[in-house]
Amino acid sequence: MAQKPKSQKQPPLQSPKGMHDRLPEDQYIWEKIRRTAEDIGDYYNFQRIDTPILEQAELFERTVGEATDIVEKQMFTLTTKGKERLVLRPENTAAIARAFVQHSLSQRGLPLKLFYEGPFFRYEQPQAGRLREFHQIGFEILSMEDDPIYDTQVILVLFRLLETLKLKGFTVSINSIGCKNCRPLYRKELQAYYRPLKGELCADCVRRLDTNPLRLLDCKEEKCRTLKDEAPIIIDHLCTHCHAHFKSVLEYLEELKISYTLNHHLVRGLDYYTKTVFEITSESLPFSIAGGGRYDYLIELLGGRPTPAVGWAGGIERIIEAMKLQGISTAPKAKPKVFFIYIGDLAKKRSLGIIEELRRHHIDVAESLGRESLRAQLHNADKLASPLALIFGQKEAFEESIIVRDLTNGAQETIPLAKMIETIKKRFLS
RNA sequence: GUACCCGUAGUUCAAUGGCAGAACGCCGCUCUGUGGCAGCGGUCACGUGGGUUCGAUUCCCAUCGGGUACCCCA
Repeated sequence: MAQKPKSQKQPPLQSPKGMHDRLPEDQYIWEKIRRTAEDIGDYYNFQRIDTPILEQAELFERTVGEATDIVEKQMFTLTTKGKERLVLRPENTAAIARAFVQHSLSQRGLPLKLFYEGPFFRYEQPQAGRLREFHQIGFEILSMEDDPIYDTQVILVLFRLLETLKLKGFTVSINSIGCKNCRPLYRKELQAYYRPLKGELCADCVRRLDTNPLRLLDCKEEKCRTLKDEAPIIIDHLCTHCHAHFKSVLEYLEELKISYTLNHHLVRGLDYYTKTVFEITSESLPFSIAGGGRYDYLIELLGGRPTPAVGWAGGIERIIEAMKLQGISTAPKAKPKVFFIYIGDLAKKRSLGIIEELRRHHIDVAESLGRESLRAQLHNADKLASPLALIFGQKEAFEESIIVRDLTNGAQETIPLAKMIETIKKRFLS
């Protein structure tokens, strides 16, 4: 067995699974999406809120639901030296409700309109549009009453965000899953329908029949899918209040000319949802780009006074994915910059001062002072597509002048240094 | 957590059980104070660990990472 040279190198370090670096070239689109969300938040009177990235594990166990996948297997948990059980937040609605109760935010007057943006974590197998560290934007309205106008307002804001980002072809799927009065009745109805058909269901659905029968409705197994067509529909079993509520939401949406699709099988997997639930999907994408709903009992559950609320969260990575698929540019437009070039050591020494002068006058200037040759510097200017180059050499330094070269056609002239700013501004305006 | 596919330069891709190649990129030269074009040269890689073998980037196993489906969700 021939010895292969023992390699001295360490195994290369990689970012953790499902967690990605955001490189300089990615920043532009991220910044644009965040800014758009902030602008819309501002315009529609939503206030920004930030909560810690770590929360007590119990917060999500109590609210999202002990039996949900998120809590059962998707939380990054850690135990501190003080034996506190903390988790990397898997979502934000529960944390906002917690903050609302903790700081008595209801005292600031309701409705309270909040938005957020930041990283979230779920321990899952990554795939397209699904990461272990991902980013969400969310908007929430917490109010005195469960007025359907708030459901609509929150959807409106979501609509505006996607529209402003030039996304097309997305649809709002919407459903109502009732309240604590009517949902249990529907649940029983559903179980009664499925129980005799147990033999025809997939294994998962047989299990869910007892734990969470609503989930049978969005099972993707072929055999389960055919059965659900005949299954009782929840909106036929809503109580009068929930029914009227849902009807109003739809009417308000129509008033705004926001088109929606009723989806009787949309249920969503988080325990705290009540009444309205909705999702934004786009034909070309295998996943939804945003989802949300009403959560009327969540705040009460966390010890606050009953405060109905409604909101949604959208995945930034998913929005970007959708934009790319639709051919929407996610790259920045190259800003034209004046390119400064020096020749020789004497000129180099004075370069920094001249560049500072340009910047003081808010002229965007690029340079590659680390390079020696004029050729190389011009080459760089070319790559940046700079429209104008300033060339400063020994001769110019003695004469107190500078060459202004139009890089689009090669025309150039020597002007006094004192008139540099004025000349450039004229060039850029004309 | 399960299943299948995939890891070769910065990027996109080749080839091979026996010295690892192209294009683009990057750096330089032709051109010592004038870019884009062209020519020439240079630079950079077999994810990691183990096994089989005289010899492994190639075959096998494991691991890490990526993709996809399920699960679920933004």
